[in-house]
Amino acid sequence: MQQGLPRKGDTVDDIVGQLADAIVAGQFRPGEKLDELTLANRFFVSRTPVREALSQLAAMGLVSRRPNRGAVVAELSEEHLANLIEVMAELEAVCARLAAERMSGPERRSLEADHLAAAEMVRLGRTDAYAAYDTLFHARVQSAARNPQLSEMAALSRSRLTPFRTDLFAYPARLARSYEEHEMIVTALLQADGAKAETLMRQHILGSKAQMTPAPVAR
Amino acid sequence: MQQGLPRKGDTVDDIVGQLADAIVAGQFRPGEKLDELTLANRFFVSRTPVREALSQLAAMGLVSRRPNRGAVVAELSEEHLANLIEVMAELEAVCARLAAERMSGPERRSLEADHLAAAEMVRLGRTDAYAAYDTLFHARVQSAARNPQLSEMAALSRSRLTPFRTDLFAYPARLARSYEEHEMIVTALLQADGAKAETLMRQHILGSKAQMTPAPVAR
DNA sequence: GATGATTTGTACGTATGTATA
DNA sequence: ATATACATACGTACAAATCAT
Repeated sequence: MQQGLPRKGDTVDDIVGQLADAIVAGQFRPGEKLDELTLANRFFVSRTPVREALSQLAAMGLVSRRPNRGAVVAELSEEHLANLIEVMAELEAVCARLAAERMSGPERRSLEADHLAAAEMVRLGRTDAYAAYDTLFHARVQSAARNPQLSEMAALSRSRLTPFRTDLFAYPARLARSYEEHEMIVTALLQADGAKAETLMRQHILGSKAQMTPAPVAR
Repeated sequence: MQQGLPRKGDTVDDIVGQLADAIVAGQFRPGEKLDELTLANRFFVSRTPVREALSQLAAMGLVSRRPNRGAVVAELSEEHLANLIEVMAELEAVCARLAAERMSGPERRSLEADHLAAAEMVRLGRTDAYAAYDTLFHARVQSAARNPQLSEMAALSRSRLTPFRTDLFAYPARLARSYEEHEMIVTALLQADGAKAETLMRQHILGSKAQMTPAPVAR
């Protein structure tokens, strides 16, 4: 090795994580080119671990690779996007059903408490705080399904779509609407009504379809 | 480049495909070590594309990688296995529901025809032929859901579990049982009864749980 | 427990393929 | 349309970690 850098063994995973976060956070927009050398410099490593990281991100669906043409942040066609939303809706709906059947007492209480606390955010129009609560809400339902593999898939499909989300809570009306839907879902969860929770969750997510758009910023 | 070999640009994908097939076919057993150099020789390439292929297979869940300790065919704990079966059951159940709603006329007819033809296999105890039909049946239902992303996930979760499947149709009784369950599913699909198709498919797959075992051959 | 052997991890070189003037 | 430039794909080299003795 030429340079005397830290040397460990999970360099690639670090890069995967950082790039995934950057993409989901919108730091790289869909369609944007991911140049190996540029990334290598950014992370102070050679191109080799960057290549591996890009492969893994491609396998996750966050970037797409054209043979001999390099990697870009995944762009989704209208149809592709619709399909992924359906996948997310179905996965989270399943999570909701299982969560209703499997949630522990403390989990139910804490979910309800958080939901009630969020009412304040809606009333004050605190969109960013509500967005954070929304993310937490869905993460909780996912993990309450007591199936880490399933939760992971649901979480992944959610992050895969995040880059295509136009400000979901830009208008107070949307906040209120989302809150009402959450309310019904929470009720179903607390009543251990799996079928109802499943249906409500599916509709809740399919309803957000309109706030998704392919190719937010091209080049 | 040093040697004048074919040179194309999708070497890695080829290796991923071949390795995935080999693993699913049981040519490599769970827990078996996947030595980079050995694989490189086997495919007449250097370690670089092999490494990339292993990364992708790890992302798919077919192999697991320990840092600095190499890659092995993924081994699943009892719990992990149960979770993955549940995931497969839910995914295919969703596919079945959507398929019931979205299948085209020709698709329905051909599904029914194939199913009827399979009766002969059951009667004659042609287990291998029936296994092939079974795979085809599930692939058809998956693709009839008209959501390639969803189908792909369902197919992936199925292949991920294949290495852990002990001969599913070893006994004539199992063949007959499977056939009856398929029959009910087909009926629901033909009647466009999504809810029934979903439930039946879920039960059909969860019922096969008993024929799954972790770590078929250790080392 | 230390030393040598094996194998993984990262750097870097070079050719091929793609885009651009 | 041809040539030039540039980025990617794969190979090889060597360091670091693990394994075996």
